[in-house]
Amino acid sequence: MASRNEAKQQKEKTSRTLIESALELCAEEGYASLSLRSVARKAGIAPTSFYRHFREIDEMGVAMADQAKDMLNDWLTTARKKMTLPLIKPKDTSEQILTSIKQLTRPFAETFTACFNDNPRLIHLFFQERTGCADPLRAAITDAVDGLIRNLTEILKQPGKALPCDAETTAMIAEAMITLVSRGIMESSLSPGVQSVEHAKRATETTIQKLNLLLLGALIAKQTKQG
Amino acid sequence: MASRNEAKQQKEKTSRTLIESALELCAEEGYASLSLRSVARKAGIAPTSFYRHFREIDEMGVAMADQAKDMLNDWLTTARKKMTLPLIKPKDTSEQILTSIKQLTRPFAETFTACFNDNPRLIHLFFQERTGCADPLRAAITDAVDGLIRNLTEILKQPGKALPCDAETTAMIAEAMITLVSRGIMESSLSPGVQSVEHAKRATETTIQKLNLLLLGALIAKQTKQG
DNA sequence: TGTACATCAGTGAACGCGCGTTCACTGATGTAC
DNA sequence: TGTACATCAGTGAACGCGCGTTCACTGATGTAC
Repeated sequence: MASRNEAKQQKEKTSRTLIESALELCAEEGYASLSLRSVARKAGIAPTSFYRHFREIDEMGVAMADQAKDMLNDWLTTARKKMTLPLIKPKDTSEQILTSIKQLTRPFAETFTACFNDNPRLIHLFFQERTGCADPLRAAITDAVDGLIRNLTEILKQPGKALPCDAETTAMIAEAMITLVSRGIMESSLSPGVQSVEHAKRATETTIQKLNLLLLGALIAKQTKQG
Repeated sequence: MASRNEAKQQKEKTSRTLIESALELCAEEGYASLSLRSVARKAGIAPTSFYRHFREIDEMGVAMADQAKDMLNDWLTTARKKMTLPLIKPKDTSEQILTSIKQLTRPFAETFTACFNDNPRLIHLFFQERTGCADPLRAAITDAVDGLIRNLTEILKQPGKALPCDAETTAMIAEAMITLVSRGIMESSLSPGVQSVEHAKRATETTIQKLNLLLLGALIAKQTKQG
């Protein structure tokens, strides 16, 4: 009985090795260049053994996307805890508003950076591979990104202390925030060779600035409408 | 002699057919899935004839990227002519600032949309295929995007009437603008089947709103610093 | 004007290779009695 | 306890296929004399 469990654990381990190998190959050559044989080779198993784990390469792709999805939702949960949501009063000056905003944007971007550093390949797959992959994978990624945006929208809508915008505007801001943070952080890892710590830090700071301006604009626009 | 020219023109035409075929296949399956044979097949020539035009598939890829680059630079030139740059005075209210901004963001986004509609596949290649392609192509795309951002930065810096921000901030804003407009407009074409005209229009409007908030934030932040 | 040669886009046969997939097999483990 | 059977991750041989690439060729066109 114990050994039966061990066997199951062994299978799980091989599956994880396959996914890990696939992510490495993805980072080198892109998802579309993956082959069943190359993944199996990298994982150290026979090509035919692949079928004991996945019916086809894209089934593994969906598993990878699911893993990325979980990671990103964890990110947002972590970020949420650290983010202080701006409580804006109608008469706040723009400096006061900006100060509030920074307590939201910095944890947001820094947690994403940390998450990206923990597993760059997984996040890369997620935000870069929406082309050149089969429909199910593309659908999985699109769904997950939409979910992420919806979660962020909910966070921003927290009653009484969040963005005082209507639902549609809040969703739009959430979308822009996800776009800016994902492109901003990932961009820094695409550039040629020079991937210093300095470089990554600068990318985070630049991203935070972009988010600051976006949110400042949103709050000022709202304040204007109200006032 | 006349026939000699005709022959050259014929060759040029075949090259263009090859690129056109490649772009179609790219849109369906992604750049990494291109094969010399599939491109030749679609173009209606023998696989071996491909070598009369390009030494390898990636040489054609670079040609495609160059074409996209030209198109995008044309876009920015066209957009520039239509964009009225905001002339902000220190005492302008945020409504006044927003009104000025809209005369910049709308032409910017609408011209991009028009450009995208004219040749979606070319722009798709450009903003979506930075992974899963060989180094020279990736380098070509990165260079071209950087150039685009630099051009936009120059536009925004036009003395006396443009964004009154320092060079670094302006470059950051230009980068965010390119990110938001490219992702925003392209996103609408990635979603499942339902690519109605309505959908595309909404994407443009949403993108314009995002740009408005970003620029409003930038100008308010600057105004605050100055005032 | 006629003849011999050069150029070059496009061709079809042929090659070796990595691919996805099938199949019958192994050997470790668990189960029934 | 021993024996017969079931399960199942992993295997290696074999298949047919599309791929990139080579090669010698064709046939239209231009050039030299």
